[in-house]
Amino acid sequence: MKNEEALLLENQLCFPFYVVSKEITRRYLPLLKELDLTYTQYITLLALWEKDHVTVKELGERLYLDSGTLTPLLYKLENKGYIIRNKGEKDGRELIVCVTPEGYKLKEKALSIPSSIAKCVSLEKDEAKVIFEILRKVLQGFYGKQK
Amino acid sequence: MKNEEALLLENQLCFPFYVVSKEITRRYLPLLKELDLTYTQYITLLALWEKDHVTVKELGERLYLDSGTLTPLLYKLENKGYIIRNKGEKDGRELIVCVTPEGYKLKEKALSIPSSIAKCVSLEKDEAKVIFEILRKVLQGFYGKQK
DNA sequence: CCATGATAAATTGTATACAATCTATTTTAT
DNA sequence: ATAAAATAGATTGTATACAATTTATCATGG
Repeated sequence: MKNEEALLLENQLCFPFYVVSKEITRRYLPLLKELDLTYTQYITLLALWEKDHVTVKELGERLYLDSGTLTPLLYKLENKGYIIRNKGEKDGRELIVCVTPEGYKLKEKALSIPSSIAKCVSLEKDEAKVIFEILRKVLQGFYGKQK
Repeated sequence: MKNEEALLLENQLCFPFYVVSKEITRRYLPLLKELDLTYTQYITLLALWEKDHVTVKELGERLYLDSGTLTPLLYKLENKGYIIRNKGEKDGRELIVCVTPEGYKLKEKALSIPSSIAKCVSLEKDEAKVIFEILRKVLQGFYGKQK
């Protein structure tokens, strides 16, 4: 590919990911609005429903977000009553994040979301598999095998 | 898949796209910093280098961005001297965006960026092709064939 | 023991994103 | 021709993202 062609928007590697990511996210909004959650709050809760009693740092590694994003977001989730944060007992610098009973109640309400999304994203099962595999490979290329 | 499993972070359709998009974008930052551009400013210029003398609306459709994002962004690009905006002659509501000679000079500097990015993203040509095709299909599912 | 460096989270500052609304202008229906 | 509807951008308000810095706490070497 010539340099000139490489600058065409459609040939950018980044752009389709950027757009699809935004457009898929947008599909979540009406569903998440019913739960009074933003998209980032939702994936944060997904991570916590799966495993809580974790530090902000660990949560950030799983979500690929830093404290600049997570600190205010966790503050809001705590205000809504879905999580609590406690200082680490062994290490006073850490904040340990746990899901409250209210937070687990919300999980029940969220159970139907994935299938709703799947319905409006026209991806076959095998295509999704290919995508997952390639995305995993790209992230590995960035971070190595541990992630 | 059971509902429970469907809520696992790794099974979310959105999440890999969201993360990969962010991580690829992050790879652009050091390269774009040399041009004093943000990522969104960069893709906006890509679109304009390809075709300028366009309205904000058309630009927004190509970039999947609305005026709330584009208005302040175009203002910054104009301040930097890379574009100019003029009221439409036929339709006074429109703003016509054009690239300045300075803006085209910047394009020369940007020519090396795509290959630099390709080097740090571990995607084979055929994998990229598959991804492009699937992403195109997903967007078509959202918007129909015109987009 | 204590100064120094390292680390976790919070804070600051900048730049998106985007829904919702507003304003100016154009189009349309009568 | 003109009031109503539609459209293009701008504005407002909220919520990310993230680099860079700061603060509090912990670990470590002398």
